[in-house]
Amino acid sequence: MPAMSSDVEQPATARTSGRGAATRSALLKAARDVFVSKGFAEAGVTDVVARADASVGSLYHHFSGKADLYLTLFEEWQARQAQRTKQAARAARGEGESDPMRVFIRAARAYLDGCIEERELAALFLRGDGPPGFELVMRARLRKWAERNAALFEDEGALVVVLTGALAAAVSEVVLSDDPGLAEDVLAIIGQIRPAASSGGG
Amino acid sequence: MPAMSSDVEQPATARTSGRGAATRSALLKAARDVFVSKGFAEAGVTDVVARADASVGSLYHHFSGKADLYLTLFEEWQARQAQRTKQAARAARGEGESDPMRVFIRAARAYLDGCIEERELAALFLRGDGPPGFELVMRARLRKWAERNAALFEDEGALVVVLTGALAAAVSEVVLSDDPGLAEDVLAIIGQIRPAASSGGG
DNA sequence: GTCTATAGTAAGATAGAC
DNA sequence: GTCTATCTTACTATAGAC
Repeated sequence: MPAMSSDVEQPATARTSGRGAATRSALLKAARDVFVSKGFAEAGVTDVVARADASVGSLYHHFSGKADLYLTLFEEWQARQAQRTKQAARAARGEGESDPMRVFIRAARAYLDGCIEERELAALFLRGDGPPGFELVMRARLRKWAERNAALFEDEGALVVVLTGALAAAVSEVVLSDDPGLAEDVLAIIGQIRPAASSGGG
Repeated sequence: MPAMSSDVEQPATARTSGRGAATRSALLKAARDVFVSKGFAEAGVTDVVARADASVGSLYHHFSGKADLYLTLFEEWQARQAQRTKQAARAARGEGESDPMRVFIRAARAYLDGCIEERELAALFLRGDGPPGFELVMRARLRKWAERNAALFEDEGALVVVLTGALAAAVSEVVLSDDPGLAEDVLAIIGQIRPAASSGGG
């Protein structure tokens, strides 16, 4: 393995001296490894800086603390996922797909694929041991995402709840049990869910 | 308030001296109050013992630590929920209900009712700030429950995942947003979910 | 911008007396 | 079984050299 050299020589004139960015990046990567293997509560900032060949001083220069490190990893992960799903939805529409539920399923599949590709990282966030209150952040994020998609076909709040929950469970199963085949079966069922012909409130 | 005397005089011959049981019970009740109001991470063992009029020594005599306190509360809560759902399922069958999905819905409704009745406690566990790894425990518990119910109509693992997820989301919404009406809408949708006519694996 | 070293603080857990 | 006092750990933050 001669090269992981993602930090090639930076021009000396660069305003953002590459050194700082490299340290920040190394810290982030180290944090990812440490959190994945030990979880948030068990991980120590010393573990992170040791693996990053950095120091606690640098860590506190770039981040506000351990929680910030964790949240940053989550934000970046969410950004990647958002990109995947948006691209999938656009591709589906580009193929002439007009049924909102089918577009939703395509986006959901892209989300699940992303979870499989970065299985360990996804499992970290799914596991639940994050900073206090993190669970709520993640839940709200997923709900908001499903809401935006569900808003396309109806204002049914209950439908959003069901879709969100089913998808969240699918994510858990796929990531934790590492069974990609299950994802398709789940999507097949989700795709058949209907807005419940106004039985309760509507 | 002349009496909260739940610890009446115990016969001296009793093997389980009532004093210990009373302390343990007080600790548990205090822990419930503290966890509900501050969450797991923010709560301190000193808060618990102060509210229970006990000491840290007593706490560690009866429990292995803060996490054990939390887990015990969860176990007792789950026991109550299991009792509710079993009773509901039995009642449904007693009324001549034979459709498995309808029985499942009845049990699910009982579960949701229990969450509403003990809203604050349910919210505590749903909030996500518990001991490390707790999220997995809870998820596995809910899954196991849905599995037992779903096993009645098919061996469809995917169906179990969808039902579990949808119900979990319903529980979250009902408990966190305190909107009981939403529960019925969600149940109406869940009740129409079908085993996906063998599209993927079967 | 980065580093080493160190102090502060909070809280979970334990020891040993009663 | 219960208590008080103490220990240990680890996150957080800061100081000052390079």
